[in-house]
Parts: sequence; C-alpha cells; structure tokens
Amino acid sequence: MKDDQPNPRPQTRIQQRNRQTILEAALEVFSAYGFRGATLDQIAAEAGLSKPNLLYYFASKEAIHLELLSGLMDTWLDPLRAMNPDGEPTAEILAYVRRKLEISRDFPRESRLFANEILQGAPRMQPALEGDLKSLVDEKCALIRGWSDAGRIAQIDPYHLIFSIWALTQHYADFDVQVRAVLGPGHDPFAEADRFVETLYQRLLKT
Amino acid sequence: MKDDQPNPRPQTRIQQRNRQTILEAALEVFSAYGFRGATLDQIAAEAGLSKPNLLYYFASKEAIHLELLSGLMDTWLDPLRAMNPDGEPTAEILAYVRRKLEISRDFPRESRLFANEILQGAPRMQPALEGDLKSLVDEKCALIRGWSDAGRIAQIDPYHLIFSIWALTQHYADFDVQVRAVLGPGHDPFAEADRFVETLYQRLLKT
DNA sequence: TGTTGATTTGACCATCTGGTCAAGATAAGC
DNA sequence: GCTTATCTTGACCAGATGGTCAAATCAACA
Repeated sequence: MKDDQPNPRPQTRIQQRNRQTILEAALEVFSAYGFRGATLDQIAAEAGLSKPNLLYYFASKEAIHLELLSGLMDTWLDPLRAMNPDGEPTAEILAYVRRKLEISRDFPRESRLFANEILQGAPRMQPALEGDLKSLVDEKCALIRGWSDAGRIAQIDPYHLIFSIWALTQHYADFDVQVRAVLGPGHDPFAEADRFVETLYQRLLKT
Repeated sequence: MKDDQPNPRPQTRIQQRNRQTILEAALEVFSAYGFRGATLDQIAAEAGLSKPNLLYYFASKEAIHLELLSGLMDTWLDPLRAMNPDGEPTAEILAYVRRKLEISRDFPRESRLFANEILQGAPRMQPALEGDLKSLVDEKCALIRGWSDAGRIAQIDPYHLIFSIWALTQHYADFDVQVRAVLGPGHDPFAEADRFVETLYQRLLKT
C-alpha cells in the first residue's frame, strides 16, 4: 500500500520477504488467540525467526497488529464497493453476498482477526469504522433504497440488510467450530451456506 | 446447577454473595478482554476484593472462566428448547428469533464471552457443542423439517435457518460498536433489528 | 466472653512477556 | 579479497501476572 516507489525506504528483497513471513505468522497467531493472547515468541516460532529479529522488522507487537488491521479494511470494503448502481438490483446484492461468503471461506483468519478486534470494542479501528466504512455503507444504502423505492426490490431497511449479510457470511468463518460441531462430519458448510443465503435473499428481495 | 442441597458444601451467605460478586466482575472483564487478555488484578479490582481473596473462592483464573461458561450453555439453549412442536410453525420460529434477540440486548456480555470462546476454537466448550447443543439442534431441525414437509412453512434447510438466527441476533450484541458506528447516533439498533428480522423470517418462511 | 472456624490480606515467588543491546554473521559493492 | 551496510541472535532486563502462605481479622455460637 505504501513504499511502492524505490526511494523512501530501500526495502531489500530480504526485508520484503521477512516482513511478509512475519505478517503471515502474526495473522495465524493473532487470529487464533487475540492480541493479548498472542505472544511474540509464538509469532517468532511460527515465522521461524528469532524474537529480536521480529523486532528488527517491526517496532513492536502493536505495530505488527496495526499493519495487519490496516491491510484488512480494504479487503473488507472492496466487495461492497463493487456493487454496481447500474446492474440488476437483486443480482448485485446476491453477488455481494456470494463474494462476501467466498471471503469468509478463503480468508477465515482475517475474518477472525477482525471479529476479535470488534468484539473487544474496536479500540484500534473505531475511526475507520466511523469514517471509511460508514460513508461507503451510507452511499450503498442510498442506492439500495433507491432500488426499493423504484419497486425493483421489496421494501427493506438497507442498513439492516447489509448487517444481515455481514452477520450471515462472517458467521461461517468466525463460528466455524460451532457450525461443524452441530452439522457433524460429512458436510461442506460453505457450499450449503451458499445455497441457503441465495434462497434467503431471493425470497427477501422479491417484489 | 450443583450444590442445591444444603449438605455437600455449607455455602454460607458470605460465600454465596462473594462468589456471585466475583462471577459478575469476571464476566465484565472476560467479555471485554478475552480469557488471556483479562487479569486477576482487573477482576479483583472490579469485584472490590483482593486478589488472594478471589483465589480463596475459586481455585484459579481458569476455574472462574469455566464456571461462567458452564452457566452460559443453559441460558443459550433455553430459548430453543422452548420451541413448541404443537404451536403454529411461523409463530414458533419468530418467537425464537425474538427471544434470541432479547437475550442479545439484555445480556451482551454473555454473548461476547461466548463469541470469544468460539472464535478461539472453543477449547473448553467443544464437548458441549458436540453433545447437548448438537442433539438439541438435531431434534428441533427434525421438527422444522416436518413443518416444511407438511407445507406449513416454505422449504428451507433447517440447520442453516438456525445458524442464520444465531448469526443475525448475536451480531447485534457482538458487533455492537460496528453497528452503532455505521448507523450513527439517534438509532436504537435492537428495536430496528426486531422489525427487520420479523420481516426477513416472515418472507423466508411464507409458503 | 472465649473459642473455633471462616474470611481477608500483605508480602512474596516463579514464570512469562515485550523489549533492548552489543556483538557476531552475512550479503553487497568495490 | 576488503569494506561497509544489512541482518541475526544470545544474553539480559523490567514489569506484569498467576498463584502461595502465614498471619491477622472477623463472625458465630456455646
């Protein structure tokens, strides 16, 4: 996201590789144990580096965590940004749902990291929530309201419609153990979820 | 749940009161910071007791946490247990949704404690999930499937129907900060959610 | 009131944890 | 190969944290 130019910081190949390795390891550990539950030793072990070496690449434990979180917000917002005002309303909303569910399936650790942060009151993300997130949601909700006012989808509160999409799709990543425990073996929760949410939102939005 | 008889352990009034005070304080702290993020000193301060005194009433930090979790499961299952096979299907399901949302509104700390535990892989609850929870859900899903096979509600996967109820209702407790950040001031998320989920499930279940 | 058992706590301990530092190993340019 | 800048680490530190313990305080009851 930053340091794309060769100037500001040299960013040798070793630096690039090791910072990446560390972030990957930190994601694994933070998403499983939360910020305070994770230790630098765990992350170092996961990354195959020594603890002082971690701190050569990142100023502190908090700095690693922040870097992960800031990288997250964009991944989070992109699918919603992609909702096209000129598309067919139901198709656009369903595409958003499907895309969000794919993200839960493919990036469950990121989803849990995010959930951990919000659960604990979002101490490091509140500004982003009230800023970028809110304004994007406001914009898309205006769009959705336009669609329902024009009778192209059923009348529904657009904000809570979006909340429901977040809740449903993230549930399969964040509560994975519970879902699997209840379904028992021999199930593909995400495949089933895909069919379920499609049905749900089609019935909800049908005029 | 245990020690209802006066015999096994005396349980003086002081003991009863202090154990309760400690559990209340621990709920506050654990739900806000997670198990590892919470400290005995924090809990002691919140309870207005000294740390050694906590450990006079509970064997360890873990013991406090376990007691909270075990108390939780029942509160969690009760609304689902209350689903009446002889009632009107849509009304029964909507009542369940409403009851679950009330719990999110009235016991958000319990909801977050639970979410924290599941998020981190449910290390201390997996047996309960695969046991009591699964069998109750299996039972109620059979019931719901009966309803939809009889044409009394629309065809829908009962397991994912229940997951959707959990996801939606708990979202308002667990992601409270996010919901409020997006809605902005002047909203009552739970009141709005109540209307939203009612609409959603009515449209989903209508034959 | 004296005695006994329950309750409370200050002082303490071992371990863990985030972080530092100086010295050594390695890679890169000349 | 030599020099310089980058990278790596063993040893260490200060503070936090879960937990212990003996001694002190309190409550109840004979």
